[in-house]
Amino acid sequence: MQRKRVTQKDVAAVAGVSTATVMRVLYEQGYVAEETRKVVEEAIQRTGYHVNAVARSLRHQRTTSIGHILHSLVPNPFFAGVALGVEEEASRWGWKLLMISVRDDERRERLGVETFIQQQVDAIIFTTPISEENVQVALDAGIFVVQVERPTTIPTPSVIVDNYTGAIQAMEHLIALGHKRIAYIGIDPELLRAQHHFGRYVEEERLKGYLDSLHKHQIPLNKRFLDLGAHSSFNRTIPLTLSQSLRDMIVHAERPTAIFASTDTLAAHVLQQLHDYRLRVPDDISIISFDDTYAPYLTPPLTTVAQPMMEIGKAAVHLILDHFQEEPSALDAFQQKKLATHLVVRSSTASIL
Amino acid sequence: MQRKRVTQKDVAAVAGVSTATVMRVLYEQGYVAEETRKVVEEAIQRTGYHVNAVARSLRHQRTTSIGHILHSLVPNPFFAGVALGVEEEASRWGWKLLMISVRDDERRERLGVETFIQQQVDAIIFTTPISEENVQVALDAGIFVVQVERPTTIPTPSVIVDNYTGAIQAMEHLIALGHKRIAYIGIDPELLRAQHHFGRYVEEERLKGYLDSLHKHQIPLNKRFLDLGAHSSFNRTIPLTLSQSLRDMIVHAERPTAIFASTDTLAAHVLQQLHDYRLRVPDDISIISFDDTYAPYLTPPLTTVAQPMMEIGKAAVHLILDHFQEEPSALDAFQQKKLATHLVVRSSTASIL
DNA sequence: CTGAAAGCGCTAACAT
DNA sequence: ATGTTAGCGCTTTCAG
Repeated sequence: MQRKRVTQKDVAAVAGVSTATVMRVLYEQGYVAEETRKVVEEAIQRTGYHVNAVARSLRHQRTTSIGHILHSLVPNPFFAGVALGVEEEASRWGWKLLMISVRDDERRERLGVETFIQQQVDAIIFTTPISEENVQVALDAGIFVVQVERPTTIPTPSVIVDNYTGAIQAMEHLIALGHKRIAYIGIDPELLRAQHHFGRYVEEERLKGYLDSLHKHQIPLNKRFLDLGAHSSFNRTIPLTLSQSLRDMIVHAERPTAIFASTDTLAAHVLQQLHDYRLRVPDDISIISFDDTYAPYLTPPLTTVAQPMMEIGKAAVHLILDHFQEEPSALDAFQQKKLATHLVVRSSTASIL
Repeated sequence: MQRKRVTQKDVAAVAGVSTATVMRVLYEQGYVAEETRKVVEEAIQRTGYHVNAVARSLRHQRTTSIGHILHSLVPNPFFAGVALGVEEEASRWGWKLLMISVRDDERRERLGVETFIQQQVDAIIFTTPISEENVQVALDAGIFVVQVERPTTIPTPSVIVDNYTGAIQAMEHLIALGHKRIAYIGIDPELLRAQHHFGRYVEEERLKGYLDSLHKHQIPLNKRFLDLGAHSSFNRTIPLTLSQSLRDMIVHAERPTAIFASTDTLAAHVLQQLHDYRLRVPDDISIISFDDTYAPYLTPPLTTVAQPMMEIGKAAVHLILDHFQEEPSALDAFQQKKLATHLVVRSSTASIL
């Protein structure tokens, strides 16, 4: 267990050459006599030398590292999925990854940005930015920024998911199965708008997909089948509002034959409630949801619109990689990648008969 | 958007002082005339200066950063939980966090260690080390190492969970409810031993808790009630072996009144199977599990032995913090923190009557 | 084919 | 109260 860090200079001394020669061996460039190469390689082995990336970064004025700012790894597996995608793709290309979770807190997000600036990261990924100002701070420090899923009005490269089409996919599936009385349980976009003052709203697009599908198939909207609660995706508590409005739907003579829940988490709660009401899924009522996080583990396994979580992370990294490529490829500007969802059919949806 | 990075020297130039004075202002130490302080602070503002942590680290020979090597953020939420604990505690104390996921692959783990050595991290956390050699490599580079949950035979500070007592808690709960015919569904420790050649085995301890509880309460072990399959915690596929052996238990005249599943994931699969057999939980059969990851989302919400995932991560960080504290406190050596589980009672277990 | 030396930005000991 | 300077480890001309 060697306490002292061994440097290039040490290697050079042991090999009896200069550091310049050690470099040439390390990066296999320039002329080095076969003889000297041997000696140097041996010295590297013997001393157990590792390049010092800190010194290297200082010299290069490049750290080859990405800072990832996200909300929280739990309980919403969406973030863990994206984080994993970012991590895998970054390390695949030799980039280092710094990560920080901010739990929907603007001040913590700021702290994260400041930390990353000091760390001299080459790029920052906001997996859902919270404050426009913070994005601007990163930009002002000359850092390349990628915004994921809910970009601010500040134009930067970004990655988003096509939630609208995803919702259509869910509806088409239900309608193809003969369902007409389809309920929607989601989060009220108005409420979100009150909290966040910019950008697009995932929930809004899913809702719109629901509404437009009904319209397209000439199914009149039944207000009783619409539950837009204050359900948060950031905590585990079963929203009381859900049990309330769900009961209203259920006890009514003309109850829905299918429910479209806007997230897996919500669907999980719905499943629990239906169980209490002794309603069987999908025999008595079909359920479809969005995300594909908890879906495969539930009973019955849920038919759901899967989000490409890993792909989101990877796409974000690729935007960065592209930017730092030798040929800046001009098209750089404000690339926005829109990723598609796909329907995963499991056992929670059935034909109406 | 300023392209060029501004340095201390720039600030000094703008303020018309030396960098030493800028330093004194930055760190509020030493004498600085009130007048000059003002001027310097203004210059910092105006130029938008941020300290360069890379240069700082090089100078200090300390990066104040932790490298976290874990298996994978998904699908097992255990890792996400630990990772979050590590992240939160690290950033709470001003430490940077590098993270890398290795998917149970020894070579990737090695790569991670090498990367972290080059990055000059001050400490590495292995959330479940894979190879002893890799741990040794980190140690040889003079890095402080913390091993989590499944320490190798190489003695370093570590954090583990008291799985044995956790299993006892589960069993005591079931037995108190009057259950005697209790089945156990878990992973075969022998199989794990074939893959990993060191350390303790989480599954073994849980199994032992089950066995010892039976013994203590003088309940004879029924081999038919023991299912030790090759179920992996790293993938989502429902193990065929599970459905097979579970059916054997269920169809038999004398079936278990309760099942203890060694992980939430396994329990989720069991729930799906029981549903197919039209068995109601907990009316026909009780289920208890271990982890508290998926448990609250399932139907019915599972009674489970919760692992303190966040605490594990935080404890690991504290071991590091303690070590780097001014007063080395002697007791440093090979601290091992053992964390307790706690029983969370929900709706999947009922009295036998 | 190999070596000497400057400098990335910050810090701290030493001057003044 | 403020300034000068050496050097952390690595990279890259430029000489030889």
